[in-house]
Amino acid sequence: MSESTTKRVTSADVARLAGVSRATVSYVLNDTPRQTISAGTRTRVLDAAARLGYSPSAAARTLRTGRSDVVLCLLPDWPIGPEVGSMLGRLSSALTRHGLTLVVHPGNREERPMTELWKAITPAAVIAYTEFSEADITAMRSAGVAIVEAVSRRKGRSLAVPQELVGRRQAEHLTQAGHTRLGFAYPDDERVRFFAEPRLAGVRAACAGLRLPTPVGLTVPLDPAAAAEAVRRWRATGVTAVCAYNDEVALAVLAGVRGEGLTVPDDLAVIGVDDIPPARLADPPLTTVTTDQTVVGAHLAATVVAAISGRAAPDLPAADIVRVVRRVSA
Amino acid sequence: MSESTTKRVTSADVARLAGVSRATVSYVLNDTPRQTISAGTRTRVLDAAARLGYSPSAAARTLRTGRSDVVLCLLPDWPIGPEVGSMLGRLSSALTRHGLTLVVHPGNREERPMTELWKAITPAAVIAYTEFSEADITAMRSAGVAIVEAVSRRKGRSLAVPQELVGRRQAEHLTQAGHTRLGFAYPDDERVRFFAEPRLAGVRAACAGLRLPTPVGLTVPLDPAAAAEAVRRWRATGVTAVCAYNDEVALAVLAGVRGEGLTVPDDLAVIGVDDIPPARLADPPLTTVTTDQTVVGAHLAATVVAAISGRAAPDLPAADIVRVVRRVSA
DNA sequence: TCCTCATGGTTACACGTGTAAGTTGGGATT
DNA sequence: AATCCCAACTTACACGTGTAACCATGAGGA
Repeated sequence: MSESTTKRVTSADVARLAGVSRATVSYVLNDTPRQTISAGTRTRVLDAAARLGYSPSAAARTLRTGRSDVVLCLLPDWPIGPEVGSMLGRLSSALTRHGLTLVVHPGNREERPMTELWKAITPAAVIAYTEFSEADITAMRSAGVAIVEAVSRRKGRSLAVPQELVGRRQAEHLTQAGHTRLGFAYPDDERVRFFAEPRLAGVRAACAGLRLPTPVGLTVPLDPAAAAEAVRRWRATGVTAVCAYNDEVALAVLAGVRGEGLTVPDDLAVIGVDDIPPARLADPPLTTVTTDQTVVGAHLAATVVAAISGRAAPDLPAADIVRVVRRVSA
Repeated sequence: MSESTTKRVTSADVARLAGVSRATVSYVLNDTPRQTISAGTRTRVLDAAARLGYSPSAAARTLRTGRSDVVLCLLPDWPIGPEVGSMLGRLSSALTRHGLTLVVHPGNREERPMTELWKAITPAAVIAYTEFSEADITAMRSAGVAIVEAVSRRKGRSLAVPQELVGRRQAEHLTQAGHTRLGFAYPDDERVRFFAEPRLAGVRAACAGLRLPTPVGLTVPLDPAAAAEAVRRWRATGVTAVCAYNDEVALAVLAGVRGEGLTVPDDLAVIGVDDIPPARLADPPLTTVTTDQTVVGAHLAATVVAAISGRAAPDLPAADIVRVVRRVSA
């Protein structure tokens, strides 16, 4: 409607309309414990707030309490797939239900130090998909910011999803199909080591447990020719099945096998991770390992809430949510 | 949780250490115009700030100025691909360079009204990938929040990327290869209508311009059997080439053609959009239309900055950044 | 009658910042 | 010599909220 200066509606406005003091408004709206408010004024306040469309200023609240209700999720600079995307959606819903607001910051290399960001926002918690320096961690902790490390080398901190388990499931599926000499298709991207290493470790562990030879790891670029080269080397070493870091790498392997004039799964079996939409559209349809992002998102939310209130984090029922989608490629 | 209450470093601390008033600190750190500060005290203040590791409280600053340096990007609830992801990264970098902080909020259906969110955060600008109600828009505008609608039906507001152009490019590529009867593969997802409609419109416009028959639109689910059905219907109507909504749908068409025992591009040519990694790994490698996300991100950043300072938005050199990646499928 | 105590509020302060409005002291101008 | 001005600061207030500390009232017990 009219010109610029429509002032923000504050709790003072609500108080005036309800005919009470500002403090009373605050007590009512926050359900402050140990404060007794009569039912009459309570509804009067609630009414006034609704009528005015009042919503408190996050800035003022944060300033006063020293802590905001924002949960900051720091993404790494590697490309995020639809998996992460949908998980973030779930996470956001779950956190909303706890009165928290999820906010995601995409990583970018030329970033000013992270310090700036969290010092500026003062979030209630930080979900880190990237590694912090020890200095940052202690600083944040002493500033009262809860930290949830979604990926971390440090022992004891729980990963959101145990990536070892993913690799293990891949290997199990292949060995149960009779394969004894496995390969691992490593991604051609330094930035995803965090994820790739533990998956490879899982495959190794599974092989070791069955007294099978160590899997043969090769880097597979997302390029048919380069992938074909990798396929040749695997076949030369007697590998009959490969676990790929993810579905994209798996598709590259598929392309490589085609390029060699061979067929999947007869000449080489392939299994991926993620179940991205193209997986079921591939030739042949890609067998892959998927994790239930709904559960992961909910669990991550629970972990965040626990971390904020200082309680212990719940366990993730990891074994139940990582499962093989059986198609044709393996 | 921890008892080591390391208090926050405030500008008062810096002032004390530098031996000046708090106001002086503020003037120095913000380079306030029309304020004269001697070189001596300036460096003293800067020194002190650096030594203490001071970074201002966004909450307090926002409270005081009524405007934060946060740019809020509201994503829709449909799955975001790596395209959007990388674009957001670029956007974040670009905005950082302007002293703004990008923050992304993943959409989720069961969301409380958006109103809550932006009223709470009071961002400098909102980038909307979703449609607002008129009420919301006027409310935000009067609250001084700049609005950038990345997708919008409203005329005159510039889209981040003109999706019509994308469709047009697809059609041009196919017609230049001699095809005269085109199909359009529509996604099986209500939520992406915003993007799909204009692309289809672009294809239509290109055909109309060449006096070719109207393209035959069919919904293609990401499922080989369903896609095969669509392929059958296209062939029955004499279609020899299809523009797919995006690469995933294109891959589905590829699978459908395979399922019919036919070959691409001889029996049916296919062109996608996005150039996702699986595109070049498909069989046959997928021809597709891609847009330079670096440029888009930078332009979106410029648009945001312009909107905040009330200036007119620059034009996007759209024609230069949408180009065909020519592979085998078309 | 006086004290206690719960109920239902209000007053007052702090959080950390930006900035308008003073306040100096010392040259340059008249 | 009085005046004015300007550089270089400082003082003081406002932003909107949460919450500790205070205050009034009336009921109940000694």
